[in-house]
Amino acid sequence: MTESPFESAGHCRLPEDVVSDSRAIAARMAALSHPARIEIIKHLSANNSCCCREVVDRFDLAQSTVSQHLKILVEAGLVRFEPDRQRSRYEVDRAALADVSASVAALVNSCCSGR
Amino acid sequence: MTESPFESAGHCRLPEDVVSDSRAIAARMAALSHPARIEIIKHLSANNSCCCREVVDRFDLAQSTVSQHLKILVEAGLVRFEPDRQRSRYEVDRAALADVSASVAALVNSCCSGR
DNA sequence: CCTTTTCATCGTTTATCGCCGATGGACGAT
DNA sequence: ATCGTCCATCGGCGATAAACGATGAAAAGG
Repeated sequence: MTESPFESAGHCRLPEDVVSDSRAIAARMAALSHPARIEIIKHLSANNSCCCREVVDRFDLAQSTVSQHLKILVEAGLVRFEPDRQRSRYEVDRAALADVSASVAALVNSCCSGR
Repeated sequence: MTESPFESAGHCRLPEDVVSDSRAIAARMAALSHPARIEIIKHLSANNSCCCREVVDRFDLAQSTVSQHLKILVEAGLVRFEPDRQRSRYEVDRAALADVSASVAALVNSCCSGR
């Protein structure tokens, strides 16, 4: 079963809202915890938006792999997706990215002030 | 074999230093991309330092699991470890944490200024 | 209509994660 | 010396992640 104690309430001795907060942060961190996805983010933002093919051409990754990474970034809310003819337009959501940055900063701050 | 294109040089069409930069960020993000580890970080910093047992008592996780999480945090350079008699003292490295925050902020900034 | 391009998705394989119980080492106390 | 406590590590197990090739749908071009 495995069922992590942090997956659902009741398995942890902490208030649920605190934990769910950590879960939310962790989820977005997870999306950024792969070098390919960080590079993709940079590439997307350098150009203003890219289709999948452009990313594939730039990195030595199979098209299916790139598509997967893009999907993960979209699901994490860090990248916006818009179908454009037979292409797909992927665009960095700068606000969401800034939000992640703010979350990390908040965590760091809470750690420096004794929570 | 699997061997990610980002694991070693030559598999990627990008300058190695750039990629290794992304790898470094990704590694630290990975350490923070688990709710338990975020909670542990908070707990460590709320108290000034903890031994493993204190963390175990606080969360519903087996001692071996907590020890594992702590090890991951130490290896990521986010937590300092110091053996203290038969106990272990774990302490948040606030500078390292601030560094992570800065890295993320830099990534976000580079994305906002067109890299 | 047929071909090419672009892309998402499926299925597979391999590696890694997350969790646990068990084991054993190192101390401290009795 | 023996016991209890604290801890790191090992082995195992199920779940998840990461990579790929193959397939098929949707457009665009011939």
